Amino acid sequence: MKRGYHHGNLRQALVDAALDLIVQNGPQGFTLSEAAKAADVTPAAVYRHFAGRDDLMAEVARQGYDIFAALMEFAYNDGKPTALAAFEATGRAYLAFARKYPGHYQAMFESGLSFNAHPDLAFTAARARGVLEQAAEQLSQHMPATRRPPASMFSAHIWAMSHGVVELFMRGTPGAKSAFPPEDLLEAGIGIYLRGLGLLPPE
Amino acid sequence: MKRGYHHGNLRQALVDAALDLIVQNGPQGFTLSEAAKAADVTPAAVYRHFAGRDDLMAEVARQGYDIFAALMEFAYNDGKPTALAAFEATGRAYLAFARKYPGHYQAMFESGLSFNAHPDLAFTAARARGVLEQAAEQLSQHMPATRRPPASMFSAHIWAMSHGVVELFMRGTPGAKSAFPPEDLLEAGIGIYLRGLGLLPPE
DNA sequence: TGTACATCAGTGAACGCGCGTTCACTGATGTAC
DNA sequence: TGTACATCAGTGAACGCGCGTTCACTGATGTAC
Repeated sequence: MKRGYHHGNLRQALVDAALDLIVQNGPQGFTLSEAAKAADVTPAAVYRHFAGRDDLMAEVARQGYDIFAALMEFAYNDGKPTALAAFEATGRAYLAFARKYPGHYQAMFESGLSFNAHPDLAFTAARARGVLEQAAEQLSQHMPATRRPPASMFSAHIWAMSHGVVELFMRGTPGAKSAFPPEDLLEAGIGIYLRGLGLLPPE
Repeated sequence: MKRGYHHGNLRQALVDAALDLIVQNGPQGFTLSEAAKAADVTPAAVYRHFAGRDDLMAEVARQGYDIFAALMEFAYNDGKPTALAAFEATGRAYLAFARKYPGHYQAMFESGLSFNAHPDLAFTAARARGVLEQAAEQLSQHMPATRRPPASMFSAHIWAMSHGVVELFMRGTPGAKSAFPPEDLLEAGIGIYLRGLGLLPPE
């Protein structure tokens, strides 16, 4: 493919190239030089758009958190039709995101980026996390006021289980030999958990 | 510290040095050269004991799986005093292991080692996983035969939630600002889950 | 007990490699007149 | 419509660095006699 001296949209092309490389080689295998090469450009050209390797990686993660938050909000759908259905939908959305945007997912959760070094990243991440907590908060009000755990606690439970299912059973790593599709596994796990909260009939 | 021409126990010294480095720099930041330096030895000396960098890393992981399996078996305690208590203990053991052996944990779960390239590693890992599945199997027999999920499924749920709690709330990464200690968070999550299975009274 | 010798763990120098980053530059683009 | 010029995105060569790995070697250890 030919192109002139100027690329046109190099910044996003580099982000896209980085995503491809992360999917293929993992977040640690991604290098600035390879991303430049994939975008058909000299490594030095990258510095017109990013401060360096980490900055490019951070932009990938930032775009990931944006997509993630949007997807969660869409799934949450303002708590309709019911608080329960909306909450379950956000759980599914977590896994759907990891499935559909594996490069972003790895940049966000497996790249070892420091939130301290990238405050804007922390901000965007908090927005995404906020959706799930909001859903938990709303669901919480359908529970008997006595003996209900804090909303932030069971949003953390669902988040942890979703994350664990993705890491252990959707990605090739350790225990990949689960007999169940990750989606089914998570669905069942969330169901049992919500039953334990008294939010679903005891079967 | 002085030592002669021969080290004495270089093999294990290298493993220990690798563990330190992994804890400090993460599994990707670990290098053969630094491990050799930490053991007060030339990089080339490493090749007397390991085939190369990956082989050293794999040995760290293998020792980790050994410790992990032993710890799980100890926690399981042959299903005593009750199947339920034993199952809960294995859940706690997962987190205790991650807390106590962070270097091993990272080599096992975050280093990106391929099980295909290290079959003995896969074998040891399967042994560790077997303990949890065995505990789940035994617990499963205390449930009404109708409508109980497969044992391998809810052992996967517990494993996923444990893993998620460790990754998200115990290690510095993304959502580190949980208000709850990871141990309490997991304890509560497993409790709710077991209640959902009908194995604990509905509160 | 002493000596010759085989073993082999660790040395030190060297290698090629790809990395991230810098620098002075070049040439395409688009605007002012 | 045409020309001069400022802008700035991308070039190409170079850098220093630390990596994993190799090789011929050296010197400590321990065993055979």
